[in-house]
Amino acid sequence: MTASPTPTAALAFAHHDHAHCVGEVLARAEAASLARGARLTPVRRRTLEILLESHRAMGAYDMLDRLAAEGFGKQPPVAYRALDFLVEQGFAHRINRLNAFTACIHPGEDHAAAFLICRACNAVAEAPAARVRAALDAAGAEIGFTVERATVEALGLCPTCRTAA
Amino acid sequence: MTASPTPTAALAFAHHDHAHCVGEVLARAEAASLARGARLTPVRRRTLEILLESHRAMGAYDMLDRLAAEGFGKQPPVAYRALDFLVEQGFAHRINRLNAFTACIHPGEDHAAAFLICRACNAVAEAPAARVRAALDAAGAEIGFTVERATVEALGLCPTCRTAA
DNA sequence: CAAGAGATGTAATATCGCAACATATGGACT
DNA sequence: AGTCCATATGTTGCGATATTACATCTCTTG
Repeated sequence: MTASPTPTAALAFAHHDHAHCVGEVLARAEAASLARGARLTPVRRRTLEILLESHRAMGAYDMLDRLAAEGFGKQPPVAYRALDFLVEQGFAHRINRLNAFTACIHPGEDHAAAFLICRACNAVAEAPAARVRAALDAAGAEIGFTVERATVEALGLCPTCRTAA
Repeated sequence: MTASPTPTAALAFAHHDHAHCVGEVLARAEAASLARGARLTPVRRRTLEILLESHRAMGAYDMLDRLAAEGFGKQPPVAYRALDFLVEQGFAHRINRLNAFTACIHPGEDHAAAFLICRACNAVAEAPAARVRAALDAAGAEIGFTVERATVEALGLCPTCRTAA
């Protein structure tokens, strides 16, 4: 199984300015790294860039192929380390259900995200999830559990595939 | 990495009647299978029983070891098929973050569940998540996405580990 | 410049999960 | 009963995913 969706699968269902995603988000990541003292090194930066350009969920090994083709290391840890860094910094998300990663659309912000995965076309959208997170915090609080990080992934039908069916 | 938590990791943080979990839940699963025309065969039944007895998240290969030791098949599909059946029927849940499975505490009911995973002791609790689910449905609806199944997994600190720290 | 921390690269291997196929089991129907 | 069919079980073998361990390099700091 290849973790990444079909090549035509768009990340978000709604239209948006793609150049904005790549340029602006990259700039923000750079600023945030600087501010935090984190090092956005060439591999890491390029990894984020590829994630942003591809604009869909990518498996670690897909990323590794891309990186290797550009002269970076050829072994799995190269991709995993770069991706882990991006996730730690909040520049990317890991989607467990797909064993894949996506760039974060709004790094540095609020940062409770939910992923909506279309089971028909594999497209993945990142939805704001402040309310979902609040409900989860409340559910945890009831039994004394402190929620630190949450993974929220929904499987269903995107607008396009829904009307098609 | 072994997917299963430490042996001492309890499934739920709150106390509860363990015999109840095993006996009653198993009986319910049996009734539900009968009603639905699903076949709770020996491997499947035993798999659920082991899940209930162990009372924590178990990896598929851990389950395979148990099953093989009891005379069932020794190959991975044996465990995966039984576990998949249980998940399909709503008798168990898959926890993606841990590559593991747990028995469902209240099969047949409402059935929107969230998992609270303690990052210190690896204990896993299943929390009712009707509200979380409602918020997620709403977030999806805003962009026309229909949520069918949701995976909600929170990482944090359980009451015990929290006070210990 | 020397020392230490962190980043990168590689090899080897562990772990997870599935497709494909053969065989057995249990009903439904003559 | 006997035949047929759907479903379940068991096996081989493989592919995909992920990590550990270790060597090397590169910054940064004193």
